[in-house]
Amino acid sequence: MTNPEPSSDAVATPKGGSAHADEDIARIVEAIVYLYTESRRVTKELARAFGLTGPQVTVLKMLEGIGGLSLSDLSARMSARNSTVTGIADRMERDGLVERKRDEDDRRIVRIRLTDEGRALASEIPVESMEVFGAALRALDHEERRSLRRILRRLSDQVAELVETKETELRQRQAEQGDGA
Amino acid sequence: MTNPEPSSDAVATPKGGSAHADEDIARIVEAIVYLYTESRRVTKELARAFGLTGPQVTVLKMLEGIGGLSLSDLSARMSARNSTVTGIADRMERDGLVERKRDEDDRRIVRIRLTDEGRALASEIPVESMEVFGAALRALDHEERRSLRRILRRLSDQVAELVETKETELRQRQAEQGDGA
DNA sequence: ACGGGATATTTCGCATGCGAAACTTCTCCC
DNA sequence: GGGAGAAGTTTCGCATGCGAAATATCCCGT
Repeated sequence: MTNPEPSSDAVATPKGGSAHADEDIARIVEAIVYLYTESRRVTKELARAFGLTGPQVTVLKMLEGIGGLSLSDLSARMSARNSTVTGIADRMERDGLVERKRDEDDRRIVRIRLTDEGRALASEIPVESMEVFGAALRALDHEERRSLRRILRRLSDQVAELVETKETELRQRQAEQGDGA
Repeated sequence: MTNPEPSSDAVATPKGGSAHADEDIARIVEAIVYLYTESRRVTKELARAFGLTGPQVTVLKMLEGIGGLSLSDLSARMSARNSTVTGIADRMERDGLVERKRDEDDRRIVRIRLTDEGRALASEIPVESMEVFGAALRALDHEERRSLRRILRRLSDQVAELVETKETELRQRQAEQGDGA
């Protein structure tokens, strides 16, 4: 995999980025993709023993921990979009695991909570989402975990900021469009 | 994640299962999911400006860097399954970006490489996959990146080992089935 | 040479996952 | 209080993403 010269016309070395740093970055990105993908796959496979999919386990465990959640809150906690979670909730409702209920105060909101059957199943399931990854993390010593958590926290903040900026720009461009035209 | 067990306090469990560690682990998993998901989303959006999807950019950039790859090699490098990449290659072939060619020596293998059009498009595209995440990583200092890379490397090895073990068990169980039954 | 197992790819059905548009309900401002 | 716009959810069409089964090819022992 040691590629000395990756296509020079790409974003090879932007600013102060030494080839050194780029190499580190490439490996880190690779590792993140690998860890996420592989963990997801294993979770999915474990879930299958209970007749569930990966995301369904995530929802079950999330609703077990907290009482009920609006569809939007659930989406946000899962890092997924509403339109995605609607489908997951549909299938879980079909299977009798969760139920939808309109909020009385604000009838736009849909509250989702476990049925008795869903709660029973949730208590049987030993795995959390991303179980393998969690197991690997337990093998790290205290200091490394601390360090990792701190660095990832900074990265998350950074990414959130970049996304925020991008969305703001987008919104402004849309406002200009709707205004000037 | 909110352990149902009543306050077992921060009693240091021998196996490293203190509430302290669990909290760290939960946050780390959260962060990984967030970073992966959000980066993927941004890449997809950037790709759209070129009439491409996220994975298509990944394939384009991968084939640009290396000459041609078998479908299996491509899958492995993308952390995806063959059946997934078959579909991606289908659509890229339909759009004239890549072409398939049977290997002459081993006719089971399908070599995939860029067409002229694909190569031209690849050279126009400034983004790598997971671009935002890469940008965030550049904001870290050298030491942190080094540390992160080292820890993720260990985690990847750990996960790979767990997966390997699991697959071996599965294979043995299958062998017993086919044999002893 | 030939037959069974191994390897590479594709096909099929299903579950995400997403953005854009449609709907419903709420809110705020005149 | 009424209408414009915001907020929450769903619908729709499309692209992953996967496992299991089907196909095609190779390889190895006899």
